[in-house]
Amino acid sequence: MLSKKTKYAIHALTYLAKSSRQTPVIIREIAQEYCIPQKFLESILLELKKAGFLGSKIGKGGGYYLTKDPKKIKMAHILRMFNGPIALLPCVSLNYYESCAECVDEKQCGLHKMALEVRDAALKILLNKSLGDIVAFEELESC
Amino acid sequence: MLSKKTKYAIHALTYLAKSSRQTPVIIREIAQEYCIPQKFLESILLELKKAGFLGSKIGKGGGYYLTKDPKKIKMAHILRMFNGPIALLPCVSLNYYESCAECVDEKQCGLHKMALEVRDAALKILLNKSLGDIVAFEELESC
DNA sequence: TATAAAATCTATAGAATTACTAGACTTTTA
DNA sequence: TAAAAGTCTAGTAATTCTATAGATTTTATA
Repeated sequence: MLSKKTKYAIHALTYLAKSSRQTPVIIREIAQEYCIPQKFLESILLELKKAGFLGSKIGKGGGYYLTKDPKKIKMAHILRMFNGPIALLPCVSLNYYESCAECVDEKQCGLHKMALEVRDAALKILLNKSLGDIVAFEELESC
Repeated sequence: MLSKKTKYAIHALTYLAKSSRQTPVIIREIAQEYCIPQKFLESILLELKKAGFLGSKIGKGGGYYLTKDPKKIKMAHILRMFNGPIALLPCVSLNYYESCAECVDEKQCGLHKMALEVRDAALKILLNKSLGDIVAFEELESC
């Protein structure tokens, strides 16, 4: 299951992507919109900034804004950042690989094979789903 | 990611499915095979028994044994028992459904839609994968 | 140039979940 | 009747997740 942190991050990104304003959006506004503890959200937005998804402007009139085209922000990337591996097992994780201590040969492990299939199926969707897709769907449906 | 408990449960089931013995298998033997804390494994096997996957024989010469055909034990079932929901969000979980507090209409939620796609893809695999498949794969490969 | 508004930084506390342990009890077999 | 096995109740330890506190820095503007 996605952690609260992950959901908060996605909500914030969605909000920023939908904001058609030219001025940056302040943390408090996003926090209030989704009932996110403000201090918690601060650290999330900072992480997103350091990862290159957001830019910020300090001081009065400041706030956060997207620096990337929402279509270029893959959901797989966001999930990995905040939720850790997409895979069910470390031994099939592309980004967080670890071998299993008890496993002699991964190629012979039935559980490994199963986890591989699940990972491939999930990844196929998550790599092709962007923040832009999420937003576009919501704006389409609300008509 | 699968919890240790889940992996322990799967290992134990796999071991029992592979055991061609006519006598029950004792906890200690399984625990040693996979370096699982014995007391922890005891509670896991008890859960599996209460869920109808295992039978047990008490007293000297006792132990645990499978009561179902491995082909009839769906991995989706085991994962849900020990690892909780397969879905990424409670609002798309078939067995652990909960609505999101912040969500006005699930049908309009882009994240909901994404989670639904991932769940369907994962479930398609996990419902069609049985303990028997896991074991068969391992016995095939080891030739 | 003082003030207010905003992000940034460091540190820590609290809550929840996961993993594991201890020990007494019951049942069965030889 | 003794040893070997599962069963039951309770609790502890470790880890991860969530949240908070407070000081600092930067910037706009009155």
